[in-house]
Amino acid sequence: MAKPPKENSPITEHLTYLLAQANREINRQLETRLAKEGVPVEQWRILKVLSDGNGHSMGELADAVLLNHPTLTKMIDRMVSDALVYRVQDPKDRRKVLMFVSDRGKALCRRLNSLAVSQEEHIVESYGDKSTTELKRLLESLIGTAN
Amino acid sequence: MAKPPKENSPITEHLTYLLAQANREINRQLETRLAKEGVPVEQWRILKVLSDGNGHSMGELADAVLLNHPTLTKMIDRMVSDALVYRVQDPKDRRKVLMFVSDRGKALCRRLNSLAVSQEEHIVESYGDKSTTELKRLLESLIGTAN
DNA sequence: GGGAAAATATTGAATATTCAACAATTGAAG
DNA sequence: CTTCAATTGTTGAATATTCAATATTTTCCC
Repeated sequence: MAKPPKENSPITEHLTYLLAQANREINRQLETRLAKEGVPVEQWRILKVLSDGNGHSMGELADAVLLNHPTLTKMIDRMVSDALVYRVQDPKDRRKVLMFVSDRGKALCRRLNSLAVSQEEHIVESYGDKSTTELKRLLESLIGTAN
Repeated sequence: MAKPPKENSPITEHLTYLLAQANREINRQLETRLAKEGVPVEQWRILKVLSDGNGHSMGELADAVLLNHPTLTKMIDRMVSDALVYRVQDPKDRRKVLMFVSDRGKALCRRLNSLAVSQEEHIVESYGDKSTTELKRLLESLIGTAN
């Protein structure tokens, strides 16, 4: 089994393709579950990151939830309209805006967490305990490596 | 090490998040390389799938390159303008359109393949032969499982 | 065979994302 | 201290994606 694909290898042998495909499928599954609450996956990520109760700047948050800055700004606008989160100017550095979850957001986040955990339990069930753990380990390591 | 995350686990322990993050990083890397040819990753995928010389219908192609149908249609429009691919009505089933690569597209595809392979070689180098192979195996298996 | 239902691809409007420019604040250098 | 560069977040225009509706062809069933 040759490790890096040859130039004429099918695309399905490329790591980048396998990652994209797996991500697409798992993300779709989750999307379907979260649809019960009418919330996109990214909003779950945002709520979850903010759930530590500390204020997070927009930059921090954008990195954490894997969104570009302008995309995040506009999504946060919507979430503020829905009273899920709110902005506070950072007193230490007035360029920054600190984001917080509202009580409503916390309640929603709990329901979403439950849906997300149940999805992952379902994956573990059919894919296996061992494979899941090992896959997570390898992904973490890849992320650290890619840098 | 608990296998499925608890409801209050950080998002970084969710498989869905690790996949999204890894995919994002690797995809960015590739994007940067392919930028040398001014081509988005999806177009490389399209060219590569069509490189087997057989005609592929739009539906087939959309599945293979992980794009929704209307998105693919519009991207193909652009590639036809650039004379990289062309459409032929399927004589067996006139609802279908068969896509083919042009010579120009083939030449571009070769250059893109070289860039993509070099990226993956670079990953293997820093991430390790063993990890890469194992990660690919696990991803393939997950994809089969997720269904 | 004839007509309804399914499959395939495209279109146009609605929505979302991205890029580049901007405004505000802070940090740093002279 | 003052000016210039860097950081942070937002905005608006350009671009891309998605959803729903459409047109065309085929398949199914009576």
